[in-house]
Amino acid sequence: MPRADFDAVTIEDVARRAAVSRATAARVLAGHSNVSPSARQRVMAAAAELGYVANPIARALATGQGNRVVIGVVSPRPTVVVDAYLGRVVGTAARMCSEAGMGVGLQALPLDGGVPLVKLAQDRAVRGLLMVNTTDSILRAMPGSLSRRVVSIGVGSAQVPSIDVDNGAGATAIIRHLYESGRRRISMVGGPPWLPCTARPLLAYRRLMQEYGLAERSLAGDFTADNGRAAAHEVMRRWPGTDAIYAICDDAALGVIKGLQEQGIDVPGDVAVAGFDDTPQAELAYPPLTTASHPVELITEAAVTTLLASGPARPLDRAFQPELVLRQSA
Amino acid sequence: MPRADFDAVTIEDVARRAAVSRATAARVLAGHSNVSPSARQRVMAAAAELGYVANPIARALATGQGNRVVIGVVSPRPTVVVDAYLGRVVGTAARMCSEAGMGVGLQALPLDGGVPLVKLAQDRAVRGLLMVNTTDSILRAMPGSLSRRVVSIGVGSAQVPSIDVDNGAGATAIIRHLYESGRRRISMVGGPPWLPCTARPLLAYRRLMQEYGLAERSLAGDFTADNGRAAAHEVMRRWPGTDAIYAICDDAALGVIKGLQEQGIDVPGDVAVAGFDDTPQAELAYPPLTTASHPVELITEAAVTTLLASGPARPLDRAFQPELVLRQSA
DNA sequence: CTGAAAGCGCTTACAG
DNA sequence: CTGAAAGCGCTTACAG
Repeated sequence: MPRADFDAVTIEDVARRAAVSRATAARVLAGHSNVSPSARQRVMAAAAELGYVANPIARALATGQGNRVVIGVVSPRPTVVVDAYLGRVVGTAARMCSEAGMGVGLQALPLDGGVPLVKLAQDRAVRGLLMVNTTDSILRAMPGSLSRRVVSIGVGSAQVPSIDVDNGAGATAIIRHLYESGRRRISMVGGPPWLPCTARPLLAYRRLMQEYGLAERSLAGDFTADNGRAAAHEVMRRWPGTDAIYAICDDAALGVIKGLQEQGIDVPGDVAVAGFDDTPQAELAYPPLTTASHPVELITEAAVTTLLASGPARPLDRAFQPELVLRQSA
Repeated sequence: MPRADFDAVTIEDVARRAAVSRATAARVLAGHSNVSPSARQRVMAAAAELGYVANPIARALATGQGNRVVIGVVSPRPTVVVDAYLGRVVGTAARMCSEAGMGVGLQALPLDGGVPLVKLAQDRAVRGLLMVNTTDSILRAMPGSLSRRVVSIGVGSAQVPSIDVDNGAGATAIIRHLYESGRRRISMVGGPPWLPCTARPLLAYRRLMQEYGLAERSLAGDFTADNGRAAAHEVMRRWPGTDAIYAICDDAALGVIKGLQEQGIDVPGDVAVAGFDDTPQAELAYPPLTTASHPVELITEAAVTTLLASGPARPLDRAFQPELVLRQSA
């Protein structure tokens, strides 16, 4: 049998030294109140003297709770691409989980969950699932054994709470700004059609175009700068008069600026460009990018907190409000 | 006692169904060869029919191995800031660990390791430690119980293997390029003095300046764009004739460009700017940034692989070679 | 090749 | 308030 290292102090050692049973030592260490002051004191002293540190693995096995939070990235591709956004989510989750003595996993999930979702549900080490890029079909496919252990950064359902930015409100604020600063031929570079949460900005765009009596000129996209760049060419080809482009995220917006500049089009002189997210790059861009804030770290923290606190009741949905950040590009 | 969910199939169930002992079932499932074909077959069939999935927590407890890889970020600050670089490291590590049924943690570590390092060494759930921004003092303080479980993305030691990019070679290639394209007053914006791995680029810079018979003009920095921006002002104030700035990383270089443009200085007309990393932003910058590649994902993969494969022998150090990426900024 | 048994280090009803 | 005991679900010497 495997021998632990030289310094593996167990609760057994603490109990012996404090002259109590293992059960009593466990109670003290767990902070229960039904222990005599003297026993409590001896256990605390023994634990301190021995430098006792509980084995989280043993605890996890005994309590039946997993010690890994998995970030499930819904994606048409079988392998996760870690872009800047996902890096922020994973990094923040890892920092938080670490404090709680847990780890973070990262897993690609087909749009409908598929086999990977079933495997996740069966994995007894999984404490919770944090979904990113959630689809409606994966929400429908959510195994019951995962209930009260799932949170979505994106759309939610009756079972799964949604904790996300209110990107509909963000889109509205940005597009209103474009209109109010005199733009009248406003295009939109959106997200992937299969991703429900991108419907909100698109809907906001459509509503406003209708309200303003302007024509709709929108393209689907995929959040990347490369796509934004290509979209800038496509937009100007299809709608030559365009005087403003709203992109679904900053990465795409930066690509749009690049693509416009390649055509000799001045930003914002000829075409105003606005993004969404207020990433660190937005300020460094040339021209500095007008956008709306997206508190990715706060959202992730809220999601992880919810997951780790999971009780019997379904947690409430939360929508974080973006703020307009005006710079020079629009 | 906690009841497992409805569908918790254990190895006990598999053994019973296959009419063998738990030990035999375990052997088959572990892929050992000392099992009769018929027993093997029955166990495999039973496991498949029951949909058996081993409980990783129980396995971890029995084998005494942790199931979390911790990324220790050495830093003067008590809390980890997840920048784009770290996001790539954590994301990649999480993806890999997830495949191995493990999780990733993220922990700030004082320059000398301090209490957090001791706690990490005591945590029985920690399978390995991946150090980022490694200092010499933390290498000296490395607890023996962590040996063969640590890898450094940065400087290493006799105990701790180093898996990193050869940033000295990268710096040399970049600075040579600046010189060969006619620049003669070359400044450098470096990294934090407490971080040993930033000594290599600085040393490369000094050697080349000496070789070329040029004056040294270097500033320490902190890898951020804000710092690069401020450094651009400082450089031009202290050394007005500067015609090229090499920054230790792309983020800083992007800040440098920004800071130069603020002063009405043309890049690369008046001052050439080069970075290091070839981040996704480098290509989108205006002007597109000349830099050298830094395969962060490959390095992280190598580090995690090394950690998970940890055997009795000290793994070899590895240095990844950067490649010069010429764009318009220099 | 196989099984009975001990062990990993906790937690938590149960019965005082 | 406390202890003896069972249990979490595996792995692995040990003795056939």
